[in-house]
Amino acid sequence: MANIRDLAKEAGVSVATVSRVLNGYPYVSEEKRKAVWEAAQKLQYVKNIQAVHLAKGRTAIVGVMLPYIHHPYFSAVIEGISKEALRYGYQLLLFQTNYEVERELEALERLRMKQMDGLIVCSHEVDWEAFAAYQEDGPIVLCEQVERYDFFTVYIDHYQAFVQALRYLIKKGHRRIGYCIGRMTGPNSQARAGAYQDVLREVGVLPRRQWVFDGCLFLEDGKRVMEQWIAMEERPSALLVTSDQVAAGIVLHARRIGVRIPDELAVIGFDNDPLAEMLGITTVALPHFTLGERAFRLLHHWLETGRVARKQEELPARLLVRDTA
Amino acid sequence: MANIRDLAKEAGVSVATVSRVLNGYPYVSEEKRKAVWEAAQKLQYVKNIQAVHLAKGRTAIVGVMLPYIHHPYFSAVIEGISKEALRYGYQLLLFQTNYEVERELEALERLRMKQMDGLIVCSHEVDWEAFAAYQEDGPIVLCEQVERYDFFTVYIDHYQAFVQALRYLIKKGHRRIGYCIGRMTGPNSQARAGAYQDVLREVGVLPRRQWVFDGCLFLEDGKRVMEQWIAMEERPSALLVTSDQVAAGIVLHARRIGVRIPDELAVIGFDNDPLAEMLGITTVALPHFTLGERAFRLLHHWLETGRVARKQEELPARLLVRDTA
DNA sequence: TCTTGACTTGAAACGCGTTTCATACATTAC
DNA sequence: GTAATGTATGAAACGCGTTTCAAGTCAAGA
Repeated sequence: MANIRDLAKEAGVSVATVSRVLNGYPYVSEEKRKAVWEAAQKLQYVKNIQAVHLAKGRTAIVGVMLPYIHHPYFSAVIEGISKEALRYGYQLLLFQTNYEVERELEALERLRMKQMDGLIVCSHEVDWEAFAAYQEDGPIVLCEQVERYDFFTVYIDHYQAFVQALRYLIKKGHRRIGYCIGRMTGPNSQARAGAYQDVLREVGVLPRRQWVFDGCLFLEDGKRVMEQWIAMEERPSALLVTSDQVAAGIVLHARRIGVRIPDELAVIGFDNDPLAEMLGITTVALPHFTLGERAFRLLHHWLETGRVARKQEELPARLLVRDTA
Repeated sequence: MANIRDLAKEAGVSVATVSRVLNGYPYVSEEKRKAVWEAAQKLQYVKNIQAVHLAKGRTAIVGVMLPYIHHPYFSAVIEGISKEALRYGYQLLLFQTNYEVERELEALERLRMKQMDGLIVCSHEVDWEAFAAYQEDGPIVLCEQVERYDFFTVYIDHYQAFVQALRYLIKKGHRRIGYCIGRMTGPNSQARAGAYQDVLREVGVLPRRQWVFDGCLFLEDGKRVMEQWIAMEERPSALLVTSDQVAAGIVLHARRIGVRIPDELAVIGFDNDPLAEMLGITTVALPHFTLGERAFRLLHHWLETGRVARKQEELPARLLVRDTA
């Protein structure tokens, strides 16, 4: 395969000139420009992108770290990232971690090795210190709320989102409130847990351990929750549910086994999934797609200008009242 | 940042020796080995992966071409690809195309530029010729059925899948059968369309143009189909539906507006989505995750051995009878 | 003792595009 | 008419790890 030196020889110019022509730089005579293009044509020249990456020290590739892909939340975030990346001519390198620390560190290590110009972290398991240690290797944008102010982060205020939903339930007269969560760790879940504690305490209600349903990630988990609920002696009268997927599982199973919603059990989901609209599920709309878009833009802005408009960006969540609460 | 030459100087050895140590090759004395590791430690050495890629001419990166990510079908396929890639130490570079020919060609061009070692095409718009033109630039695996035998391909036999479902409906006495499709072009849709024509003709029924619902991709589209259906003078008594997502949209909207399923309208979906199970939707189970896995394995096998076990691989689909047909 | 083979090691070439710096000529400015 | 600019162009250095090839050492086999 022909390289740039072969081209130079063929066109009777120097490699510098070839490079200039190929990259559209000025200060090349029309005549040589033409000669180079013709030589390129003739030799079927194709740039070796790896050589470009090495020489430039930049790749226009952004890494995306996420636990799994086949999940409405994460695929929405990537879609947002991807749309913006496409627009600005960047490519995405996927780092699926399954929430394994080792894989997360591997992704960070790749950043250090200059495989990509920056990294977007959709969700993670390792602690902040790990990210801090890699900050000088390239910009890292987190899609979760961080208590530290030296990180780039775009996030949805899950605390407020949860508070909103809780207040609504309380206003409706509910006092026996439980919730479902994906995994207990993680800032989002922590924020939700905090909101739960705070708001209930505010109205003088004791939070109950057994009304917290853990490990709720998928539709099927909703069914499980419903089965647990029906088997309880003391049942909550309302549930805040991880996601609309899980909420849909609850609502559908409830219908099947004849539990009346919202009379016997009020349900509020999160996300504003199309499924929630279809099923009339009251939900807190979360802008996942936008989250991805903004995360990319923040990173991109930093990469291109070296400056930040802002390091933190918060996205709004709003309650959509429908039929289930 | 220290490079391999700095390391060599620090350790008092040649760069070749450093490279040997770093890559765990034999024929290096224990003493020098130790010296190199210590130097690496001291200088905080990190490999520049781009230099490795350039020197080796390989990247252990596989490209994935797909129209969009936030879609149950595609995200399942990527998940399968990703799982296997992770296992064999490969990385995935995403090429979202939105079915735009230009973007698809861009991905192929990247293969030519040696950005990745191979490419998996989940779905595409350009014709076969385009792929043929890039075959020598690296292995390309297609996840759709191809009539040509010089391509690597892993696919689900959509023709047979459709035939299965149609025969079942016919056995149940249905004659007024329609179907929903994502987009008319594309081999999968073509296969389904072909099966539809063939099977109906077989039982002497004339296929009707107006019983084919196009542009059905998401849950919401199911609602639209139901609305169209209800407004029809002559309604089909059964529908084969693009995906379980769309089928769910149909079933849920039917419930809402009081259409009895399967009595007034029988519905068969495709995929075996958890949602279909939840809703008791009769469906043809399609192994999307497996499709991704196999596509990667085929590619991987070729990359590592340069030989093929087989170029074509067909995956089975089977009908799961539940409540909607 | 001589050959052979295994083990060590380093110089140098290789993969290849980008960028800097010096040079040379043609203008425009004063 | 001389200085200051702008335009063109190429040699060479640069980014950096891998790999080949030649050479040297040492012990085992003939």
